[in-house]
Amino acid sequence: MAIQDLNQEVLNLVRKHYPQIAERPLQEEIAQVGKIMQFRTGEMIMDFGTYVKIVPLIIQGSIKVSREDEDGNELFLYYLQPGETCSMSFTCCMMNKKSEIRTVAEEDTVLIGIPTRYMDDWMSRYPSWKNFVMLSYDNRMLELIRTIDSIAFKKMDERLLEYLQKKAEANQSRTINATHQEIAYDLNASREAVSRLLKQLEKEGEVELGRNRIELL
Amino acid sequence: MAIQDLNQEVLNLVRKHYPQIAERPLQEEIAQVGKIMQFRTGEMIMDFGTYVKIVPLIIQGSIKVSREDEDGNELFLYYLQPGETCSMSFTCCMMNKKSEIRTVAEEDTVLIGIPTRYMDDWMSRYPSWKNFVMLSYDNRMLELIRTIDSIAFKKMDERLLEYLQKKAEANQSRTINATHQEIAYDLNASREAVSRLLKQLEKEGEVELGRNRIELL
DNA sequence: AAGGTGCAGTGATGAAGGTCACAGGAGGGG
DNA sequence: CCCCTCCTGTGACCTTCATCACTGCACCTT
Repeated sequence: MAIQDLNQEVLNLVRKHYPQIAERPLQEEIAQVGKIMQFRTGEMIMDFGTYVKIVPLIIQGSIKVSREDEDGNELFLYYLQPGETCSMSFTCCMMNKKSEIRTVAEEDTVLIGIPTRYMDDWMSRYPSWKNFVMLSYDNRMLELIRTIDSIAFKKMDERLLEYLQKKAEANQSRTINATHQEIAYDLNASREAVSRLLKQLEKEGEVELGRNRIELL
Repeated sequence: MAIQDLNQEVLNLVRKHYPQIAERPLQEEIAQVGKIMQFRTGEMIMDFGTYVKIVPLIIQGSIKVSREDEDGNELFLYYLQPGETCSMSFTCCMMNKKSEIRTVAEEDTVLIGIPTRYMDDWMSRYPSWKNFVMLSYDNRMLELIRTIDSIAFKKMDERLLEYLQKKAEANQSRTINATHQEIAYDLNASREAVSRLLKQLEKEGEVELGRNRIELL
């Protein structure tokens, strides 16, 4: 492939945000086939049942991953951050399966989209890509197990606090902009329960409440 | 490596139970380094916090995978069946991490244990091994998501029925031998709740109850 | 300024399931 | 056969959280 097909911007982004992707030829291949994509806060990137055509390398922002049951009940799973990728994409695309999850931009997000057809080949040819993929799978599994721990073993107040902390981290800000109803959806709880628990947390000095706003202390 | 190092029994087992592991040289490498291991019903194969030294290819029986929190509350996650492997093992060993899960033989179980040091190399050299590993990760992720669905969205009666069905499938028998207390542990529920729900299921004609025994109808 | 809309707070009530207490039956060992 | 232990069944009560109903406030629109 001619050198002018290589996107210098993508190359720089990969080098900066993905130091573990070490092989130069791999970096260059990514720069040749990767496309920079941008999503605004709240924009849906992928929904349940859609086919995945790209694997995302997240550069900036963060992505909320969630799950929904047949009755429309929703449950937040985890955030993807810069330097991470979506493990679900790998096999989704490698086996042409529909997505099991929904991903929505939590903030304005920039990512490099890599067409899925390269995945397989790179896994065999580039050890650092293989490691990256495996590590990513492992992190996601761990995250899912943590989620299971939360739901199975913890009560709503603890889950709520954890949720707020993760959300604050994903947004890199102690201030969370969300309504109680939105939080309730993510935790698969009722709005009233969330309101009451938040008031409780406020009394305990953990948070400060405002309209559409929660300050972590 | 000399041909006499090749364990013919292992070779045959791999060919029979893992047709997707297609490359002959890979089959032979497995036969050279894999060890047949046996576990009795109830025997613990791996506990939380232990280091994993082998990747198991399950040949016969089934393995129960579960999770425990710091207070000793337990939660059943899923069963591993012949033809499957433990995804947790891959990265656990590749990154020398402690196990996050506990595995116990649900029935008398036979598996081929492969020392973890070969994993990485085989991933690059054998496409069918790479596919096997990826597929295995994907299946486990799906299973974890199903578990999350169950805990988050379903009530105890539904979870109990699902659990009984999975357990019957793992044991290849409509009759389940377990006390209500054991089931309660697996579902992170109270023994009394399980007893009452089982009675309910009996009234509805779903099961027949005996001492240490539940018959699925 | 007036009214509308969406968000937050709160009480009442009920269902699911945990906890405690105890009874009764099955089965095994001496 | 008797006793002991383990398993199961059941009633009473409590906590957590969902649901319903309603209030009041903040902010926006006109």
